[in-house]
Amino acid sequence: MFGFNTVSFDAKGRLSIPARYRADFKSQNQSKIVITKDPQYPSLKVYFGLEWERISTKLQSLQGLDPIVRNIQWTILGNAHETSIDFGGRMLIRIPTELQKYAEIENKKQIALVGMGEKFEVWNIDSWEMRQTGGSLSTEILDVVLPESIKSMSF
Amino acid sequence: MFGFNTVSFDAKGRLSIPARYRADFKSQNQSKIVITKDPQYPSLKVYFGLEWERISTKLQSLQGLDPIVRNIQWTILGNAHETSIDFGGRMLIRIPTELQKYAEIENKKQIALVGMGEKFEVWNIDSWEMRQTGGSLSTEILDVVLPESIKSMSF
DNA sequence: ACTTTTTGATCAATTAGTGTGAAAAAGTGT
DNA sequence: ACACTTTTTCACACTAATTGATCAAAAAGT
Repeated sequence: MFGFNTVSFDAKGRLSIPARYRADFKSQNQSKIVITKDPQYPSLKVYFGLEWERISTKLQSLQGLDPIVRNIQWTILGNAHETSIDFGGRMLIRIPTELQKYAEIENKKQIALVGMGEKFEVWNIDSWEMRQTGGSLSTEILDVVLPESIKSMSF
Repeated sequence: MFGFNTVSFDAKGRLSIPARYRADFKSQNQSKIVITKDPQYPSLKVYFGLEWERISTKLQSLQGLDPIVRNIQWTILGNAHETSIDFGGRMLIRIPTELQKYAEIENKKQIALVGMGEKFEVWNIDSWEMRQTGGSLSTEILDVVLPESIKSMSF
């Protein structure tokens, strides 16, 4: 499931999965999804299917002495919010307030939902567009200090 | 499937595969195609057959904490639009508005469709001609900073 | 037990996307 | 050059998706 979509985000903090993905979700026959913080950017990850299992298991297995590893563990695992989408209707997903704040989508009417294969990313539209136009790629400092154990993972 | 074609691009954002390629498409017996952004130039890639599988799988497996890798994942995966061409008919392909903007073909009546073997490229005719005549189109900077993992890939 | 909040379902208006006939243009053979 | 075929393109009509609004059921709080 790929691609960029702007979707409306209601006053209750819900978004609906665009119709073009619905069949895929149903065929996977798994309504369970996990929403959590992106460790690098003010955005959210929405994992579904087996992807969360894979990521969380791997993350937990890393040794927790490295402060950066711990930080990433904390960010991803500590903010994970497990929920489910109802098949049937519009497939609404509610984003917890805490995570809305992190992604800077609180009170927004429209947000970006970006399909990245085995997961989605949720963005404030302006932030997303800024990234897309190559606007300020500055704070990529992380790269220099990341330990190999995390570097070799694909998120 | 090779070669340069100008094709008309209708008000609803559709182009039709030139007749001379249609037989080839049918013989491959795969109606699924994927349109996405070219990471370097304001143009689009249209993948068909197995090509998209190859690219997307590889890209997803790369280490997602590297900001440059991440950026390319956004561009290619995050903007991919999966669709299909109807055999039988005129083989129309609709280009989503977002991608039209990127390739600067919004409201154009004619666009360039360039066959590159296992994929097509879609260009604004003027941009394409400028490339052919060697006119420089800004940001080829990427090349300098690309990590090896991406450099070794063919898009 | 009652009120308030949360959550899911349904409807209708608008917008987006798709299919198709037929005119126009381009290509082909005699 | 002419008639004929194929391809391209335009325009219209139809189908589907999105989304705000409204309402009811369920859950939580008082």
